[in-house]
Amino acid sequence: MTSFTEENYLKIIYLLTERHNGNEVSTNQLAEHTQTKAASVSDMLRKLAEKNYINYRKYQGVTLTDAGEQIALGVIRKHRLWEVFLVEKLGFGWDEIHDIAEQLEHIDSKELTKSLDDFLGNPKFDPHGDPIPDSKGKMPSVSYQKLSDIPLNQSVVMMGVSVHSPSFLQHLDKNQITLGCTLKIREISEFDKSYSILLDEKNTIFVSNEVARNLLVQMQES
Amino acid sequence: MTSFTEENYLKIIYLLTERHNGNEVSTNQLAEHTQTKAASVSDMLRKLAEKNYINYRKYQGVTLTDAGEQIALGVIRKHRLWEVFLVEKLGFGWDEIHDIAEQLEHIDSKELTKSLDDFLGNPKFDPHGDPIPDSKGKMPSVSYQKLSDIPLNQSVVMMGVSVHSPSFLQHLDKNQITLGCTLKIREISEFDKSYSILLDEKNTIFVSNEVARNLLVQMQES
DNA sequence: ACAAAATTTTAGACTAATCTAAAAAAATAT
DNA sequence: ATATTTTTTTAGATTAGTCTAAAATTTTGT
Repeated sequence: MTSFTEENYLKIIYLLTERHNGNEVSTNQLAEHTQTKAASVSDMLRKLAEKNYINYRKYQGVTLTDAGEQIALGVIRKHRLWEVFLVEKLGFGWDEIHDIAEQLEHIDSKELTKSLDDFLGNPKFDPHGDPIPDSKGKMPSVSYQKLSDIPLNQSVVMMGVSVHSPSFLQHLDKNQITLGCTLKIREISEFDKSYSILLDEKNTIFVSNEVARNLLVQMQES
Repeated sequence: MTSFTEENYLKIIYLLTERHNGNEVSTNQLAEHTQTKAASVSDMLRKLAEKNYINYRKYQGVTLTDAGEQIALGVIRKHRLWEVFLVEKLGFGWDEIHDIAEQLEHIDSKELTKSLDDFLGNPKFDPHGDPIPDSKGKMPSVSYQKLSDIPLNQSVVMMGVSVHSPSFLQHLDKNQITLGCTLKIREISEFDKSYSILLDEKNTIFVSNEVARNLLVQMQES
């Protein structure tokens, strides 16, 4: 059996490892993301290592074993499916769903996950553009680029975000930046590196460098 | 804050009190329904009494206070709404939903409960015929009778069940007894008190006395 | 290369929820 | 009406997950 808490640790280790391109996750990072103290994390890592869910060398950080990764992917799959449900069926905004999905992701029922997936039409991406692991526990690979790495005047499609905070998402809403919209960088300010962007070939909008770095985009039709 | 465990105790106390027409619930009964030992229940009762969720006199059993009842009704409301979701939207059978709803009932989000309720069309009954408490925490009163208390040849409508075990529900499925069907008792066997029943004015079926005692029915059109 | 700083682990303690065993109270049966 | 049985509570332990404080290890800065 895997407890609620263990599932959370495994999920966070997966997501942080992914963010670090496969590099080990540190104790302090985990403490930050689990909202606990480093000492508590150390204890939990010992326990997860005993269960063979993580590769753990003291002081050297951790990565997931295959067993741990399967559990993490199952939780992430549920999280993202529920997020689709909340937005597509219940009408929530993409900025309102994270905390609810954090709870729903731990509901334990193979049949429920299967039925929910079918009910939603077997979606491949969640409302933030993140890929949904398949039922076999495989994470689809995606290759998005930061908008800030795209050259001037190259048309790209908005595919995802690398920050999920409500305030960031609400900021995008205000600027009418949604998944699937077209973006073309017109100019980068010499002064503050902020961006002037043509949105959907129609309106020009201005976004900070920080926004541009957290928008994930793709060249037309891939 | 009310923990998952406390919510469960309060819910069970509510349901058992209801079953006993408002009489106190005993420690042993709670132990049975919480799958724990009497000693553990005693501890929890002390704690719930301290929080003013129950009226507790040692050795005398417990009832809920208004505060405790509100929490219990909130949990029961969520449980029954999720059951409707599982059957109406995901296609589960009424015999498959209890364990999943036991988990979903503890998801804590006012907005989610509200949206789910609307999504489902504000249902008043769950798939077993049990009434769904309203958003103000009021349980609708229903007046059903046991089929076994109905006179011969009186047409009644099937409204609910007083046992929720999968095996009982599957037994009803096999006999095509569903919520809303019409039942008319034709004969009660001298020998084993089993029932011969006219179903939907068409087929005659035979059910045991035990089944008849656990079917809740109502006179036509009330 | 080594001292200082930062990070991580260990030690010992706490809380929530559970348990077993024993004591206390209530119910029952002759 | 009192002895026996049943039920309930208390006492003392256990486990999971957390904490603070102190010790151990690694990293950083000169």
